[in-house]
Amino acid sequence: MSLACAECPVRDSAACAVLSEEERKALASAGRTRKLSRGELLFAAGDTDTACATLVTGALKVVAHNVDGNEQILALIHPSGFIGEMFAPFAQHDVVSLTDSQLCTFARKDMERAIDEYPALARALLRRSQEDLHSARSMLERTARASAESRLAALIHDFAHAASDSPCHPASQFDLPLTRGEIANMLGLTIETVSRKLSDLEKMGAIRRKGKRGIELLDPALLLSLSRKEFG
Amino acid sequence: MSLACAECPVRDSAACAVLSEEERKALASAGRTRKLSRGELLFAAGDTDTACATLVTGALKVVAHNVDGNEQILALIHPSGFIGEMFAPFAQHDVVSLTDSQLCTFARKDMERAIDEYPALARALLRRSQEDLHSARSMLERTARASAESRLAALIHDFAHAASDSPCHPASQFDLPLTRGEIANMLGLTIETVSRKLSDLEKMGAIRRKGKRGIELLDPALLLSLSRKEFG
DNA sequence: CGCATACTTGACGTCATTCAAACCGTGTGG
DNA sequence: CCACACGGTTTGAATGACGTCAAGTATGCG
Repeated sequence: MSLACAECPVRDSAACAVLSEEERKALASAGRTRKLSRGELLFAAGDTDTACATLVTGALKVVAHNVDGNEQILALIHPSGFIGEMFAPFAQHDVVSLTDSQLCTFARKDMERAIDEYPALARALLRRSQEDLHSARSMLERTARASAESRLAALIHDFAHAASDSPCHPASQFDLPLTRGEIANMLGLTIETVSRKLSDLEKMGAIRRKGKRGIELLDPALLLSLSRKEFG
Repeated sequence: MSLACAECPVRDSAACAVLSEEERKALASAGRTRKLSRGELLFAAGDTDTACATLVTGALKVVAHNVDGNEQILALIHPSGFIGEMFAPFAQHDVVSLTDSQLCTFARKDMERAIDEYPALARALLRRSQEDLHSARSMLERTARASAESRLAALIHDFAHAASDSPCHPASQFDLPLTRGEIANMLGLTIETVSRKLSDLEKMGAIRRKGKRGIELLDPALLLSLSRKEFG
């Protein structure tokens, strides 16, 4: 299926938004849309000649597996996000769909050609890559020293903002996009600890759980202050 | 002081290596060299209009500070590494010199102009940025779940490789570029734990300590296997 | 209805932090 | 030259957080 940029929901926010109408058309002719359902694998670690892609709808996770078969979520990709190895000879991590998702994929060499041809695109990708770097580093900052409670509080806080329409206020009610197991993998904790700390946050009055996935934000300020606390 | 690319030790490995002789000369005319001594601050978090730079000799650390004044090392920069915010309105983290260092600095707008003018440079920076992303993610992978012992073993293993002339064999003897406190900050541990685990590694026969900073690698294979172990 | 999957909760053990004290190499002043 | 203080480091003992193991509770699906 070829691309239909005209109706693309991320046409103004994805990397390709910096292209002129003609340039976009040229790039689009090299791309293909792809749909993934929950749990489906987009790239596998070790794949050679991986493609790259812009996420249009849904959500992806970037996952590392260590020797024990344990998995660790390294990043989440949201719509308009770009994913793919442009330089390494093979993919380093698995990329898996968290929900039903829709993407525009490009062969690596087509994208390389586009980068050389359109300087603005290279800039846009560089910018995105640096943003990814920042978010990886803030995750690092969080996981390195923070207590289980802070990590979880911070994650819920982030999700509340991501789920909100307005960029500055958190949504007061939303569904967690991840299972307990995925949250645990993301924060470097166990399922049991995540569950326990969720109970604690509820007891403290910061949140209320609504079913398995639903979260109601009762005291965002408390949540924020908890997210800054370290050990002790 | 203006740049002397001819004698630059990283002229073939830094981002500017992709430029032609003329292009390099043009970029060089916009750059300045700068020397830092140990502990000196290159950029501070919150700085607006930060410059960017290529590290020529020495080493830098990228540091985040949390509310309690605790610091966390997010990344190390080695010679030929590139550092600087090209897009964010202000710097997110402090950048501090670990040893006496030498850099080529560029005003942000000069670098932006160069990116637009030389597509190869944009590609080179994109590549570097993705490498930084990978190293941030592998640090994440490490700090999230690994025991103190594994983290330390992995770090020593990395330093042994970084200190080696050949890229595939570790140096059998080298100096740690960081103090115990910096190691602790980097791994999300305390000074005491780092010290204890160094003792343990020595007791096990993986390494031998030579003075405060010196490390002799007795059993690289053991070290590597320890670096893969998790809790339990 | 029965089974599977996800989640919650409790008891217990392990590991890293915390607090405290001692150690070592270096530089300073008597 | 020695005493002394100082920063970086090592080591010990006690506390507490999180993991492990295990049992129990939804929720959904065939």
